[in-house]
Amino acid sequence: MRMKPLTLKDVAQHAGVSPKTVSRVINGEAYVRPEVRSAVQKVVDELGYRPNAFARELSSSRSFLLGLYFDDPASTYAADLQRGALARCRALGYHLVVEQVTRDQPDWLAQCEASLRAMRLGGAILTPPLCDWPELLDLFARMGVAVVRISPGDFHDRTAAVEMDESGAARELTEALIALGHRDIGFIQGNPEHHAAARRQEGFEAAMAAAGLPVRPDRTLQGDFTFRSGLAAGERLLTGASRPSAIFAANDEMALGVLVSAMRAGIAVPDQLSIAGFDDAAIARMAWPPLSTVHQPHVEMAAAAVELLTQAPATAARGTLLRRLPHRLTLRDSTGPAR
Amino acid sequence: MRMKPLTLKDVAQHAGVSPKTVSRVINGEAYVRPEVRSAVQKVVDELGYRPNAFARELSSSRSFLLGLYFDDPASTYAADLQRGALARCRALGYHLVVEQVTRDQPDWLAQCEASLRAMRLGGAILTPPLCDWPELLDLFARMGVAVVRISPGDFHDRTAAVEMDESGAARELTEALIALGHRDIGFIQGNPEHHAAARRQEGFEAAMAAAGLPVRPDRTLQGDFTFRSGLAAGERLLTGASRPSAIFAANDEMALGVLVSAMRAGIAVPDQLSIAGFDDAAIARMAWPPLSTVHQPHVEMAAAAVELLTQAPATAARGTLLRRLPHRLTLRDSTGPAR
DNA sequence: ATGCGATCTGACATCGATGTCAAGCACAAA
DNA sequence: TTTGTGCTTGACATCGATGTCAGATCGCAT
Repeated sequence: MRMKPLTLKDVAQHAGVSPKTVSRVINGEAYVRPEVRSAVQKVVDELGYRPNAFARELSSSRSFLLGLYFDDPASTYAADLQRGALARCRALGYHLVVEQVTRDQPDWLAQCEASLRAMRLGGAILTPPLCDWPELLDLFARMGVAVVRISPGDFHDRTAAVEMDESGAARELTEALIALGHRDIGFIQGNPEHHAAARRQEGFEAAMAAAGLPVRPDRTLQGDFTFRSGLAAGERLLTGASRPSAIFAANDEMALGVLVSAMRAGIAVPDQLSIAGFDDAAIARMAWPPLSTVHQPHVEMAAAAVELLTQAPATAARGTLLRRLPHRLTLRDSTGPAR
Repeated sequence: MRMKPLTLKDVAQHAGVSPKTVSRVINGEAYVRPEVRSAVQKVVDELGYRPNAFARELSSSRSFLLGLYFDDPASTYAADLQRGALARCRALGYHLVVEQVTRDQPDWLAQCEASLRAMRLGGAILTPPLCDWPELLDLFARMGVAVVRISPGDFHDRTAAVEMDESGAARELTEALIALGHRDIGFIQGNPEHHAAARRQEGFEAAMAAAGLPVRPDRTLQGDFTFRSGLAAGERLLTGASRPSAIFAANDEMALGVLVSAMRAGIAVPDQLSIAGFDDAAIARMAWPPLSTVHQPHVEMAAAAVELLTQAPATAARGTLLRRLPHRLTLRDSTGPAR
């Protein structure tokens, strides 16, 4: 027994006013007599009426749907971002549509455009690395969809953004390692497609330079933010004639790879080798020893993005907003004094 | 410069036919002359026209939006399910709306209902544990929204479902441990809210019984699928006067907890202790040693769920469909011969 | 008493698609 | 020639809301 949907008209009849007046009450518009307003509101509450979002979108061309765009929804930070966005959406009465965009097909942009045209969004949250694809930014601009980007690299004037101090955080973490007595520190770079990778490396190198320590090219290896790449880099760093006393990987997954490679090589962590990551993903606490890292406020960042989209979409579209959220150094047991 | 949206009418004018005829072509309806059909199709392709999904939904009350309902979107299996659903939706031209439902507020059901009323879904995928909440199933039935459940426990006649052989898989894994010579095997139970937890325990106990091995109550500990609970259970199992030679945790996160507790206690894995999990989450490969587990086809299960919803929604609503997908025993290095 | 602006209210058109239905047409059977 | 049948097409109403606009009501200054 399906319920037949409740419409504005039904409410209007119960309240003895016109549908338009009910619409005014629903949307909190001016020019409704207080008595009428509260009477209508009462009927709305009693009947549990909820306006049909599709009809609303059609007639007013505003939308209650936000898009969350990912390159890879299985990445460790994706889950946290989604959680934050979801919670905020729920609270604000919005809904979250998740979209995955990859550039592995030649017509990826056309597909995106088709999807956007079929379903107008009230706003979109773009995560790395696709927040830095200029064609995608152009597309959203063309379609008139407000965008907030998470940790973007370039084009800061084009859209609103939420970020943290990647380079400062990497610097702090490096300083903490140096304070523990480490002078020979390896660094594993992140996926160069992610703008954050370069920022973190800058922070690392700044701290090293400030301490008068050399950044040795043979101690800097290219990774791509995956566990596998961390494992490979760890093996190379740890099997040479000499090895660093600490390794800073640009994210937690790679740090875990280093950790496993150390285990395999019989190198004790942190006694013989300190390992640090970045992100404070859930897995950082599930390792042994638990990973020292930088806590990145992913949940809060996504929540802030939703707020920017829902509360100041016009401003967001103009791209004048930048929100920077605080990080937190989180030292656990994978780092210790230099041997 | 925003693009003005392209409508049916525009296409109709270009093609020199009525909007209705274009609609027929778009929807592949009968009774259009082949020449007209291909001519219209050509205009559609040239202009890159995509029908507005909201208008479509409004007039035809069918919907291109599928809901993916989670209790906790940060759980390890959530990401895999979402990935599978997302890929399939993309291929079929549907969109995925993610919703989180928890029972921690008294009006959770009313909130769900409001949200469903505002946005009619073309179907919903319910994941554990909320796939077994009868009030929620009632709600979807009342709203006339087709549902496919992932690994449900009860009410198999109420909706379509996708599952795997939880108990058989647990049995196989246990048999593998027994074949390695283990006779004293600890078991860590999953969150009792998840139906799968009990199935896995059944499989474990069946294998033990078939091998004539006792299931000792002091070797069976309650967990809740979290890393922390696995850690606590591991500590209790490993610090007693005697300890099992193998531990089977009902999911990977708990198995990782056991692994860490073994590391802390200086117990070598797998030489002195074998550890097995369940799910084959991404983290199973990021541990050291990598975790023996059961590969659960989450991606395929979610894809199957989308197919059921989009291709046979009526059947799905009647609840006659059950799709069972194959699992795969995945033995890695955390298990070895009994000492 | 009259005029005027500010405050209310509802009739009606509109958003972009699909459902319904009747009309037009071709062709076969009567 | 007439009738019937099936194919093809478009006019029009409809889905459920909001935008527009004109009309009604009220208080207040003239």
